[in-house]
Amino acid sequence: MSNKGKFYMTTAIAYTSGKPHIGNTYEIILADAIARYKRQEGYDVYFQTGTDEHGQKIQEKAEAAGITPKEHVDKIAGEVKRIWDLMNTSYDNFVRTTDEDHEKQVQKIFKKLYDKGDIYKGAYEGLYCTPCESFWTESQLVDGKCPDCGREVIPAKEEAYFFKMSKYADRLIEHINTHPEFIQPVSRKNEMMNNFLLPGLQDLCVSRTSFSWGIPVDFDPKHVVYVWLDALTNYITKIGYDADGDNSELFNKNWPADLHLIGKDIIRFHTIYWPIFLMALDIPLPKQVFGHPWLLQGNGKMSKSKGNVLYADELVDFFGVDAVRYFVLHEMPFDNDGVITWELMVERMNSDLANTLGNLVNRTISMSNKYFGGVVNNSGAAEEVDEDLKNIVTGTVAKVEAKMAELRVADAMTEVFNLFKRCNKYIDETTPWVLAKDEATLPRLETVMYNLVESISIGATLLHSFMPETAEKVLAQLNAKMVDYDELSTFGHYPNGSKVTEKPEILFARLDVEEVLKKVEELHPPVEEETTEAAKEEEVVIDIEAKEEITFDDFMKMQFQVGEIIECKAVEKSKKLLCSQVKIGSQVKQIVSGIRKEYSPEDMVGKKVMVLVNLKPAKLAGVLSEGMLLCAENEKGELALMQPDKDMPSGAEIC
RNA sequence: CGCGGGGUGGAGCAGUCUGGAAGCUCGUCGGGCUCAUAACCCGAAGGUCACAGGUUCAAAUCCUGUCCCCGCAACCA
Repeated sequence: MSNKGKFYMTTAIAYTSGKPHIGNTYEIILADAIARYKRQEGYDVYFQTGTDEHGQKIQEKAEAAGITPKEHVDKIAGEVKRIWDLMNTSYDNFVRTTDEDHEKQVQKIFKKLYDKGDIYKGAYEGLYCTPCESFWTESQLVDGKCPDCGREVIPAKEEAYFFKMSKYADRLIEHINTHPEFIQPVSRKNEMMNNFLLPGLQDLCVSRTSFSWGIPVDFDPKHVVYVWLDALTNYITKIGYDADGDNSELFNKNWPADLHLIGKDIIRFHTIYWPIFLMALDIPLPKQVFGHPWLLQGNGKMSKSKGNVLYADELVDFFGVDAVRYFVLHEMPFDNDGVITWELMVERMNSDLANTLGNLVNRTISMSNKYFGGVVNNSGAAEEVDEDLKNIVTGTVAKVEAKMAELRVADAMTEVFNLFKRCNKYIDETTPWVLAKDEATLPRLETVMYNLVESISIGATLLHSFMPETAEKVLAQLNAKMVDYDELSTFGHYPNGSKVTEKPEILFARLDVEEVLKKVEELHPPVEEETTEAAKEEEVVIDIEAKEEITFDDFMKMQFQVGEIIECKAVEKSKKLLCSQVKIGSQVKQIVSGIRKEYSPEDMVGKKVMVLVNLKPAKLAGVLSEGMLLCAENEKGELALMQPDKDMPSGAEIC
């Protein structure tokens, strides 16, 4: 195998706010397929992944759970790593942004950029509402007052560090224009150019004082380094970059990265901010950033109450690691979102894995045993019909290589399966069971069997990057070895006289969709029923998370009254909001509610509803709301207004 | 007029950049075969390529307009 040089690739680091679901897991599988393939091709691959562990959200999550942020991220990072390992991903380095060496380098980088003048201390300027601890812009104010509480605001500043993005913008535009391969897929390039670069870059705020769970700015410790400078830099710090120039050998060898594999939502940060940070540090830019699409749930949004959140480990329980790998790789097109459901999963499992591949291996080995006691021998009795098989088989590597060069992993895998399909066809063309009946055609039968075993060996070798365990199982059953990558375009590596396994093991068992769905339902009893008339008759209950106990005094703080809706209209620029004028006693309050899906403005007028009156006013979609209309919400998020059982006068207290 | 993605036979998608006979997988129907996991192989039916205009010898593809769906953002007080 020829050495093609180094290949450094990374995934985005997973944010440790919660357990990663199958959508998050997709990225590491995709990355792993690419990494394994590159290794097979002869590259010296370094593959890095990890977790992003700082930020306000994590601090809040930990507080809510009553543990320290560190305890929280330790737990989640462990979970992430467990799932990555479960998926049999071959990363070389699992990094955490709470690693000491990373934190130290981030501080040094921050200082370096500050000394250089690219980071400067500035301030958020705005109008500040002291009780609300919030900044507002002129346009957000309501009658010149705080839109949250209606009180006076004062001009104020809060200091923060900013990065001078604009300084490097021209250089970046030049780079992107002269390196068309830099942003992939190319359709994203224009988006970045037109929306961000060409209109002019804003300086980026790179520190925060509003929370403390982050890397402190060492020369100004009330600030913590804000996310992007913290997270993105893992790509260099964790291979040994040193801001003082004492770089490790690993860094010198591997940087610049050959591929950053990320989700399409963070392309902007990887193709604009990250390159600019690197320019400021005076180190080369990564060669390519690929923003992959998302894997979405079939039945609308993933939701815990619907019981349709899919996790990798659960899918693995049902289908096995390689089936899950196959599915996510296969269903994910190049630049469109893919869909995953239990039904689709079963379909792929049955048709591609059980029928095409599993059955092919099984029937080949069975015949080999039946006719020749498992011994595979090429007697040289070739026929015309063999040529097409051989051409397809030996031509597959070139096709796979071309697809993989474009990172079209799904298409590459399809090429491998075309090889297996061709083998199934070959069996029908040559009808081994007929050849077996006549002594005279046994030599021909030997060659047919040899061709099949050899073809499957080549196919399994090519499959290895995508489904490593399966490939190994197939090869083991055939008693074959991985074919050297450079030999994949030639035929006839299988040693004559080798013996296949006596009893082939079923690689993928066919599954029944109904049974799977039934088991899934047992696992996740659906909280939701169909909204058919019949289903409505049945009692559907909903359990929500219990809130902490309150005292009667707490309750008495809330003022509920009956309000009559005297006017109502839809809020412009919003899909969900209705703005109602509600008469409560002798006063009229304006209340905005997100119930447009269930109620039209005409429906609303004249209704007497339950109102939480003394709620702090707030602005929604730019419209002031001075209270809340109370609704019941079902598991689908559908709302029903609460109304008194008997007619009550407007303003009547609800107690 | 916040940003973006999408609408192609029953289902899921490719093809759209770089116009040139509408393709893939699954499902359905018919046939073949029996080595094999009711698998495998062959054939067929099924599409006004969301709609309406336009450019062109030629449009799923380019241009203009319209409708619908879905994310994100806003936010559901």
